[in-house]
Amino acid sequence: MQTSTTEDYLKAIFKLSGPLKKGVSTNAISEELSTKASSVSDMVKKLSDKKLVHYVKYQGTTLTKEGEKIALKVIRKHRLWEVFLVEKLKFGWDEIHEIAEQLEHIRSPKLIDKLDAHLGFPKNDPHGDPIPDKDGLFPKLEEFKLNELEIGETVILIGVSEDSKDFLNFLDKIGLKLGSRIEILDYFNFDKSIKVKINNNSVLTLSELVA
Amino acid sequence: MQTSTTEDYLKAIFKLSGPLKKGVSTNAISEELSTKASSVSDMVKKLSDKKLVHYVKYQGTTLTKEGEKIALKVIRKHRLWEVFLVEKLKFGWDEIHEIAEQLEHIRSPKLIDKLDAHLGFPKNDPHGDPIPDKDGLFPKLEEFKLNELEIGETVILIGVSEDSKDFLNFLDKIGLKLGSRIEILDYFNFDKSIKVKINNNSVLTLSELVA
DNA sequence: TATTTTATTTAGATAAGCCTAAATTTTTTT
DNA sequence: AAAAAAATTTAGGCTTATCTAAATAAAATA
Repeated sequence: MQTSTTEDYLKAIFKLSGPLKKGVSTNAISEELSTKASSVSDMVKKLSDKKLVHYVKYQGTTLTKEGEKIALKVIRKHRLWEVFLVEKLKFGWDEIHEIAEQLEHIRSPKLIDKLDAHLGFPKNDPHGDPIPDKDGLFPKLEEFKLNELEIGETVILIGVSEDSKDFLNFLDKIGLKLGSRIEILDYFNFDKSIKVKINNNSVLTLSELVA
Repeated sequence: MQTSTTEDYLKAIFKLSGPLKKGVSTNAISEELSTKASSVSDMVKKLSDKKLVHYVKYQGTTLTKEGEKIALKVIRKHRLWEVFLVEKLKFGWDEIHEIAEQLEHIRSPKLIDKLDAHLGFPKNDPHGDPIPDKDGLFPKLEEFKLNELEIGETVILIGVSEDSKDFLNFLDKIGLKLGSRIEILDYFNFDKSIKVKINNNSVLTLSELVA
């Protein structure tokens, strides 16, 4: 069980990693959390011991799968509470962050599921940011399934709607990574497969990929 | 600004003090909070430095006005959140305590007032316990105003529905303290004053006193 | 490339709260 | 009142998360 400080660090690192999951600098974290860089150095070392981040001295920090899982849970809680504050308690959208910052650390899986239900399973928070679901997945912009794009369009992969190991391994094998450029070359209607150019290779894929 | 541990201590001391505000033993606190007596000794010393409790070595601990104020705020928050959990999130009344134990430490006066309004200003929590109002006053059993008691009855004063300095000073002057026995001797209908015997003196008072 | 600047890490402290073990005080029992 | 038991406090440590100051590494600049 993590402390709320641990949660704050993981959330900050998640946020700073961006969609391409780049390594995050010590300074960036210290600024995000309003602490000193030396405190961050200490802390990421501890998080690393707990296998919540990958950390190599002088190079950045990234979340492990486990670390990201926790970060997403915290973000889910934060955003659900924000919805609650605005929808139910009639707060202005500008005064909820600080309170949600506290509420996000309340520990009770049952609570958050019931809150989710009470709010009608919202997909976005009052700022419009997507709310990760129970499994840490963001509700994906369905309009952006690859097979709904036009021939000739190019997109950058910033996430996928599946994260089964098999699927991720598959993506890896064909050279598709977060941040890869995908250009739609052609559709084959008979089996709904798509011909795409990845950075500078060519392959066949199917649905369920998202931009 | 107090830590949540401080709030836990103050709440425990409030609870253990009982209606007559008796001094609380170190052991009692350690049991209530599942800590060791030595930790409590340490802590009450610190609380005493912060003027939140009166503490004399080897004698008990009592809350100062300020300490009690904080304790009542925490209790108010705890109970309002309990109402929320049961009424809005449909929790069973037996599973809410642990969660409310966390929620009670959320800091935001505006939040708790809005929650109160959202819940329709409940007077009692799901266990039936009274919810202190914004000013730390318990909703008093109005039936127990002194002028509604029978002649000859005797009650023990465990709280008052007013806590203005003037009023409290007045009570003090006539020798009325928490825990005092009050015997109703007579009513004077013409000005609605009441003749009462306090412990063993006699005076005239008016309404707004509670048992 | 050498030097300066910036980023990061290490070392040594601090404050909160907690613990165990030992000392002390209070209370109870004989 | 003296001895035994119970309650409480003190002493010395530990952990978490923080800080400042100093050291070191990396990046930027001349």
